[in-house]
This record gives sequence, C-alpha cells and structure tokens, in this order.
Amino acid sequence: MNIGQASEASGLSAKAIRYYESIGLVVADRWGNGYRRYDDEHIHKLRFLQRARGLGFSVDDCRSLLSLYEDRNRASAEVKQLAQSRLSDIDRKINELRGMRAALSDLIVSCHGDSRPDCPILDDLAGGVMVPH
Amino acid sequence: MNIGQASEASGLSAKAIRYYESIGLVVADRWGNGYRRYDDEHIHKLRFLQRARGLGFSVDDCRSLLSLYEDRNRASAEVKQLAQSRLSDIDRKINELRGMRAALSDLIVSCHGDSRPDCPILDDLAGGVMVPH
DNA sequence: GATAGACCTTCCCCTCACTGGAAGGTCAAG
DNA sequence: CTTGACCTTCCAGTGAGGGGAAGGTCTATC
Repeated sequence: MNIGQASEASGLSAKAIRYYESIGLVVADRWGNGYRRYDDEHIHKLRFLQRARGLGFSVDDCRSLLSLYEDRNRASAEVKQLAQSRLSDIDRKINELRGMRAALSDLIVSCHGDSRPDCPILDDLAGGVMVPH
Repeated sequence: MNIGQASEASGLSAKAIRYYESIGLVVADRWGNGYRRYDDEHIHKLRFLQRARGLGFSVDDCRSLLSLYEDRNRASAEVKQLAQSRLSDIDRKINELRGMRAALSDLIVSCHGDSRPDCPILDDLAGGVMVPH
C-alpha cells in the first residue's frame, strides 16, 4: 500500500501522514523504490490518529494514547484521566464561546443594521459600555 | 506615554502592541529617543482591539472594524453583518465541541478506569466501534 | 560621575498542525 | 516514447503573537 491508499483508508491527507512520520508517530516501511509502504497495522494506527484528532486530542495527546494503546499492561485509569482532562478542556472552551456568543448576540440585537451610521456594536467596542437591555 | 503604560492601559501585551503596529493596525508616534509614544487616541484604538479580539474577532476582522469605526459615513449594516457572521462561526464551533463532548463523555462513562488494561476508550479509537448504551 | 536596574529598541527563532508548492524521480498505459 | 498520475524531499507560510538575545536609554542612588 502506498501513501495514497493509506490516505484514503485512514481519512488523513498524505501531507498529514508524512508529518506524523516526521515526528515519529507512525513510521512507514519503504519499498525498493523509496515509496512508503503501509500494512494493516499502519493503517490501524493512522485511523486511530484520525479519530483521536477528530475528538480534539492534541498530537501530543495522541502520542501518549498510541503508546498506551501499544502497552498491553497499561491501566485504563491513565487513559480515562487523559480523556477526562480533554473533556474539561472542551467544557472550558464551550463556556468561553457561550460568553462570547451572549455578548455578541446582545450587541447584534441592539444594532438596527441599516444605513444609519450610528452602531451600538462599534460604540461598545470603542467604549466598553454595557448595552442596556 | 510609553509602550509599558499603553500595555497596562489597554490590557494588551507590549509584544501584541508591537505586532499590531507591524501589521499597520495602530501605528504609534515616536519620541526623540526612538521610544513609541501613545496618546489617548492610540489607547482608545488599542482598547478597541483588545475588546474585539476578546469577542473572537480575527485580527483581519479587527482591521475592518477599525476602518468602519473611523469612517463617519459607514452604514451600521456592514458592522452588523460582520458581527452576525462571527456569531455563526461561534455557533458552529459550539456545536462541533458539543459533538466531541458527547462522544468523549460516552467513552469516559463506559471506561471503568482502574488498573485493568482493557479500556473502551482505546478500543473505540482503534476500531471506530460505537459504544453501546 | 559611576552604577544598578527598569524600561525600551530591533532582530530572529519558536509555537501548532499541518498545507502549498517547487523540483525531480517512478510507474503503468497507450 | 510520451503523458499523466503518483511518489520523494525540501522550503516557506499560516495566526497571533511569545521568548529571549544584544544593545540603547532613563532614573535613582551612592
């Protein structure tokens, strides 16, 4: 299997796969012509990476997860802890975005949005004045 | 006012202020000794930037907002549209994070998290199998 | 007047997780 | 033999600054 098929099979771009190899995450074998050769084990790990990245784990998290995955004797507690810390990150981000959303939404509601030049959004940004409800 | 006071007054780091100057957002005057000099107008714009960035506007958005702010004849509709598109971005991100959160949370619940090596989180990442409720 | 320390300057490299592109090698089909 | 798809490595860039070096400047103290 060349990198093109590996890309298709894993859902990662060829660029990403080469990048993961360059940082030592999933290192392919080589054919005689220098092309990368992937077997099922590689694809498995690449899919693992693709899914973990999709869940928001950093590449560094993925390195830990992969090594935990390859260690037959690891405790699941370690993995759970990593996942829980990711969950906290996600919750924090969601809350932050909700705060932004509320502020921005208030501003948008209060802006008539026509051709008149006075705009509560800019006024708020300029002065930091709270928009009255 | 030197950059240190400008930093304190605006809530931006000196590095950020220099960066904004380097990309032409807020360009300071200079004293005779080469130090940057800030007046109230500069501080005003820097605070504007700080608030807009805090609401998640990109630096490029900020460039637009600043020029809209400086244009006495602009229509508020333009600003409102920019803000609304930001709001959509935020909603999209929140939904994406909620999806991640749900998936991750399911996995965490199903993982006993003790010293046993079998771990549904890793199993899911490895196989892409849905965790049964 | 010397010196210490706080502040300022520019400059360059680092981040993160890749993406884009250039220059060139390899392979299968026609 | 050529075309086009595929592959290789390497270099540069992204966003939004952060870290730190090397050196200039200001103020206070001795």
